Amino acid sequence: MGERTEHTPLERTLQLVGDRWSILIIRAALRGVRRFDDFAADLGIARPILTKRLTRLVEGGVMAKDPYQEHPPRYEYRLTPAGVALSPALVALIRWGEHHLADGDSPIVLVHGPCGTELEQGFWCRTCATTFGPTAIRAQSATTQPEHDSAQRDRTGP
Amino acid sequence: MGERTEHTPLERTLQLVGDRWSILIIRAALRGVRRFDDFAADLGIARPILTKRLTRLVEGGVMAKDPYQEHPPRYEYRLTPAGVALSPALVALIRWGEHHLADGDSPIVLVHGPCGTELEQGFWCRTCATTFGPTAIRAQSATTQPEHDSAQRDRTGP
DNA sequence: GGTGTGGGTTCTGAAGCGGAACTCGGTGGG
DNA sequence: CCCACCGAGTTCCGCTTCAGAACCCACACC
Repeated sequence: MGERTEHTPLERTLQLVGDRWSILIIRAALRGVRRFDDFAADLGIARPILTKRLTRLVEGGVMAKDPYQEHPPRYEYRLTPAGVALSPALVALIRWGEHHLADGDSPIVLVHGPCGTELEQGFWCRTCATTFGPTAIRAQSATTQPEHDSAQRDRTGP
Repeated sequence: MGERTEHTPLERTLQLVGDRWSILIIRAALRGVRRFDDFAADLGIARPILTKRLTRLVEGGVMAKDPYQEHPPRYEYRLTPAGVALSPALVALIRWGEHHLADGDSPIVLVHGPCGTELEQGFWCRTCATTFGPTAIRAQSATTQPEHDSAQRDRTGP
C-alpha cells in the first residue's frame, strides 16, 4: 500500500483540495454560500460526499464550522483566512478555463470590480520590482531565513 | 448519471485536470519529464491510469504526443503552450501548501531565480495600475455589460 | 401534534484507482 | 536464428470512492 506520505507542498495541497468537489465548494463559499443545504443545492453534490468534503476542509483549516443559532443548533461553514488565501489558485484555474477551454457559449471573464478591466495575474519580485514568467521560478530551501510572512495584499503595483 | 454539462470555466477546467494525478503529471512535465515510463516511475502512478490521464490531457490540449524516434516508434509527451499556461495555477497551489500546510519538515519556497527573493503572486489591473485582493474581483460577460450575477457577497476582509 | 426545516447518516450500485502480469513491435547480442 | 530486452501500453482482478435516493432526528411553528 502506498507509503508515500505526500511530502511536497503540492502533494499535500492536493490531498486536501485535489478532488472533484473541494475547489467548487470553496468557490461557492467565496460567493457567500454558508449552509449545508445551500452547498448541496448550489453544487448538485451528493450529500454524503458534501459531509465528507466539508469535514476534511474543516480539519485542513480551510473552512470553519460555527454555530449561527443556538436553540435548534445550526452551523454554518465559512472560509478561514487560509481558505480565502486559495483565491489565487481558484482564479488561475478559472482564467485558464476561460482562455483555453472556450466553448463559445459563455465568454465570461474576471475583471477588476471598480473599473471593469480584465484582471491579470503574474509573478512579482519585490526586490527586482518586475513581473516574470514561470521559467524564472526556482525552488529553494528556506531554512536559513524562515521569512514566511509575505502575503499578497493590496499594494500599489509594478 | 450527471447530465450537468459543466458550463462554467472552472468546472470545465476541473473536468480536465481536477483529479488526483493530472496536476502532478503537469508538474512533472514542467520539470522535464517526457516519456511514459519516466512519468510512471517519477509519480508512482499505476500505468493504466497514466495512460488515461495522458490521453485526456492530449485531447484537452494540455499536452502533445510527438514521436521522438521513428524506427521503433516511440513517443514523448510535451506540454503545449496551453499546458505551460497552467503554471500560475500550479504555483498558487504550491505556494498555498507551503504557507498553510507546513509540517515543519521541509520549508521550501518558490523564489525569483535571478535574485532569490520569494515570489509574490497577485491580481493586477492594468488600467488602475494596482494590485488587489479577491474581494475586488467580479465576473462579467465579455460581450455585453455586467449582467451576470454580481457573484460576490460581503465578506470579511481577505 | 402534524408539518417543515436544517443537517446530516444508511443503504444500495456504479465508477475510478492500484498492482501485477501480459502483449506487441522492434533492436541488439551471441 | 534465437532469445533477452526495452518502451509503451493493455488486461485482469480486487479494493476504495462516488452518486442517488431514502431515511433519521432534533427542534420550531402553526
